[in-house]
Amino acid sequence: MSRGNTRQRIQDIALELFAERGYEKTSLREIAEQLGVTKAALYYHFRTKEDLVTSLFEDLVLGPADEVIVWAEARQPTTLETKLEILNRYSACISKATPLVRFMHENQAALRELSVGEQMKARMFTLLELIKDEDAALSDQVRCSSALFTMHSSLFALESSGAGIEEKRRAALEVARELVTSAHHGPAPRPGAETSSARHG
Amino acid sequence: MSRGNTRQRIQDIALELFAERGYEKTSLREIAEQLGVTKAALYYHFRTKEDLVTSLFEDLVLGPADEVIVWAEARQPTTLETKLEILNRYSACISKATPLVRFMHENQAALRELSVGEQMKARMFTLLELIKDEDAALSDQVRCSSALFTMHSSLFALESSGAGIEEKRRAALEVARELVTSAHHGPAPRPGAETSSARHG
Amino acid sequence: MSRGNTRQRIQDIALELFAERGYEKTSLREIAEQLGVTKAALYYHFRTKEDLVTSLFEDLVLGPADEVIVWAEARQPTTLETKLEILNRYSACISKATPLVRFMHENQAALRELSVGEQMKARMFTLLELIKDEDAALSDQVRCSSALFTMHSSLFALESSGAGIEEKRRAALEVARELVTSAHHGPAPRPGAETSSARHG
Amino acid sequence: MSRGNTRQRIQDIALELFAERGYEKTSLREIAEQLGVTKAALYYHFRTKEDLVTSLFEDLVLGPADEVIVWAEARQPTTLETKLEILNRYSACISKATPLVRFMHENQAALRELSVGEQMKARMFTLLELIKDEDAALSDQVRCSSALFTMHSSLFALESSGAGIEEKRRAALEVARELVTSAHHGPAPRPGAETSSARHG
DNA sequence: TATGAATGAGTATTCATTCAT
DNA sequence: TATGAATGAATACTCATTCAT
Repeated sequence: MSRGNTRQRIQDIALELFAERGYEKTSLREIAEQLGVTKAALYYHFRTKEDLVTSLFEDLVLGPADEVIVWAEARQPTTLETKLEILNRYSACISKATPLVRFMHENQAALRELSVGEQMKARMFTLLELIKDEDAALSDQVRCSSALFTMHSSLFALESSGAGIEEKRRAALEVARELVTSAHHGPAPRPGAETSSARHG
Repeated sequence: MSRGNTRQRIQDIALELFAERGYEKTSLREIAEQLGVTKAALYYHFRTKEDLVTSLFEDLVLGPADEVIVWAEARQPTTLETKLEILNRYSACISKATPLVRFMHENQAALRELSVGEQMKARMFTLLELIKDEDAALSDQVRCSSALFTMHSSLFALESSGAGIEEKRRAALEVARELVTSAHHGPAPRPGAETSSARHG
Repeated sequence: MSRGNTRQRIQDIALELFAERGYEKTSLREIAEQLGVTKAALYYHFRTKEDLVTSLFEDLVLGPADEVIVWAEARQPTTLETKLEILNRYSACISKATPLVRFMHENQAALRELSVGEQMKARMFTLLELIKDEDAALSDQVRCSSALFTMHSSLFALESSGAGIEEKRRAALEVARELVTSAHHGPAPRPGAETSSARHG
Repeated sequence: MSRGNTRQRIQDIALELFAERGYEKTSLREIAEQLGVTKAALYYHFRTKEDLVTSLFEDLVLGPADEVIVWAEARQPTTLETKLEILNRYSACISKATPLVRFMHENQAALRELSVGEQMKARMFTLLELIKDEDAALSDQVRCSSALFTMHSSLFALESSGAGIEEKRRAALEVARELVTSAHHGPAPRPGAETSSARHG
């Protein structure tokens, strides 16, 4: 029937099922059945289930994310401009892999046992470091962390809004940029946290 | 040894393990072993594994969250003040249940198959509706959604910051309040993110 | 049906099948089927397949062999009398576990990967050390090693002889004793190896 | 790379792995991998796994052993001289195939299911018949059987002795010859087994 | 309140083997 | 001479759950 593209087809179905039903709940039997092949065929293409999921990350986000990081690390110290451009680029790169981002977000517990999970976590950490100032106040760290989270979660949350994925991405990017902008130039004198929502005013 | 409080002890260990290793990866055998009882003992106290996890949500967040919702629904239409107070209250109520919040956040895929997952999702949705304006722009919806996410994730993220949990909670609350304030009815001039610096102008 | 003795029955059937068909070729499914229980029942009584086989060795030969060793080590330096008594005792102790001895003998390759295999090997080594003189000539080492081997293999070899197991055991013991006797008092001048059958004459 | 000799190389690696890890534990995948070819390549050269192992026996011991048997059967009735010469010749022929002998010895259970195993067993039986007198006492049968066993096992046992393989072979041959000599001409009056190691003196 | 013993359905993974190219 | 792709049957093991005691 098909030829040469089986590996790709496995990845496609796997990603779909992983995102839909979760990593642990998705068995290789299901994937194989949905593909119309035997379990053993999967094992011809991927050594283990972990290998399969790893391949998804490698092909879809690890590489792209690394490019962003490499680009960013080349222009340290990091200006606000750079930070915002990191957001732009990262947003672009994950927007091509929405199901995987959703999967990553919703299966953190499962990913923790997987080495690729560690790798992703490390990337996130690096991005966060690049985005936030070294001596940033805790609330500014939260802002930056939240910026990243927001870009992830907006890709699959807000289903009720009826918005398309590209719209959502742009909106999330906007909010993320605000958060990071707001967190920039660190320890500027700021009025009391609880009440003051108006900053830089 | 213990008497009468076994149910409680089961819940404690279960929560700890669920949060640490994930829902699917945590078997009833492990819980029982760590408790020094038989699996069958768990079944005396909880009808199923789902029952056990459900009980955790009911005891720790469903009730408290409902109180917030009830309180908020009683004072519609929702002013900014109310919105911010919702954040205050919700922040307070989840801060007592950090491991469960972490569990919820990191096991969304697993929870989706559980009825208690649906219930939690419904609460989140309701809170979101209360926080955001009905006809809010997409970016404002993102802000509000992000506000909620932020309060959740900050409780267990940012490990590297060395901050205590109460500090983090406060910082997250601050950011959440800003986001919601910013999303509220709009025409406040805000310093520029990329394009839309001037909004609702 | 049965109660309390399931563990024992598992061991019985397992030993029978292990001895008959070999360790690797005997699956837990077979054992369970022959017992009329589910595989899972086996796992209630033994944590792994290795555990099951280990229990057989522990119950049937490790203990008894250790007794022989302890007894022997208590009366060093080892006289010929002691050596011969070691053979007597060891012969007695393995004669109660013929199928296991056969299993051990015929599945050495499989046992090598099992920790209980190492343990048995260690015992054999110790017995050998006790039986042979420290500075024994190579041929005397062969004699002693052969004595042990003989006692093992005679329990299940020589099927064609039609002899009963107790007869075989006695015959093997006799030969083993000769071999060890012949190997005793070390570097006695001996005429040319190839032809010399008359030693100690 | 290599050409024409692939079959040989497969046999070499296979023998090595079979001897090292056992028949069942050695998969064709491993063999192929270690050779740098595909599993399918093995199947070009050997119809089945059993075929592969059979070829090893045929090339290395079945033929040589048959020569010994043919030679011996030609000079019946069997004198002691002939018997000892059988040992000499058999010792010589197996000394060229130590890994295979070890493999045979340590994988008897696995070989029992293989037709080549039956064949080898038949040879051993024939050799035994040639070596022992027809109406030999049981203990003499044990002696002869033990003689054979000894020649096999000494090739790979006694690692701790530090002796070379040729030395070991010679020592084993010596012991085997003694055993067979001792077993020869059967019902000679013999003093009480317990003490007498010196027979035919 | 608990346990001991068991089940049925499932999991990931491995293996020898086949066959078109 | 080989390979790439696949299969069918098996394996050890785990899990949530049940129930008589």
